[in-house]
Amino acid sequence: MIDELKLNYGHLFEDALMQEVNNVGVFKEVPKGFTLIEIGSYIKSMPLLLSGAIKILREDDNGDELILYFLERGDTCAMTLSCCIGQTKSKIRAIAETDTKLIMIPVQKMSEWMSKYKSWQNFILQSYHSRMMELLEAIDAIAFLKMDERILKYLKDKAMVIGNDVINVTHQDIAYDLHTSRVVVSRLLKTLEIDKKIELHRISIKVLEL
DNA sequence: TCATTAACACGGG
DNA sequence: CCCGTGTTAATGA
Repeated sequence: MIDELKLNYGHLFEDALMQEVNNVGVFKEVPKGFTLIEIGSYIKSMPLLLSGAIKILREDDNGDELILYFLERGDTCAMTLSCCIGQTKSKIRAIAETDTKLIMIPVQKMSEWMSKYKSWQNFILQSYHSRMMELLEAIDAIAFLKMDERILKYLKDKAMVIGNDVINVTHQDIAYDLHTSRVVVSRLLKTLEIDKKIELHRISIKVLEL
């Protein structure tokens, strides 16, 4: 595991910290679709992503979902950080978008390393910052973009995290993630295809403009 | 005006 | 057949 750790975090963490991560971290591999964090659950450890991608969702009282952003290689979960500090339940759901490898770090180490390692402190602050930016982007998308633009952005983001311009997803899946109905998704996807932005196939969509 | 809901036909696996 | 897809008509915000 130390090899993959070095590959993804070696340039960020000093050697002593790398050694500690290697000692206390638990390597974990989860399949696509696996729920890593459920809404309302307490968080006992924080994930460091080695490979793959994780989808972060919000859910309303009716159980309707809305996608916030994706976590990728080298990212960590900001919700975990905030939960560690406040000792509160998770407000989000985290689902593996692809097969994902990660290292779980016990939360107690969080604050310990914060004062012990400058590189860890930087990593956490940097991580918080980029998650904040992604949240703003998500808010912008909901508030200012029309649904067709949101779908295109969603498809581009998705193509980005899975590293493939062909996405295997149904119209219904998109409707759930963007919190709308399948009819709208079908109609807008059709117009996007006519505009030569995407190609539609059964259970797969190819993004042409990246 | 535009989204949602329900309903239906088409067709590929 | 089952499910994903494309469309339409009615309804509501």
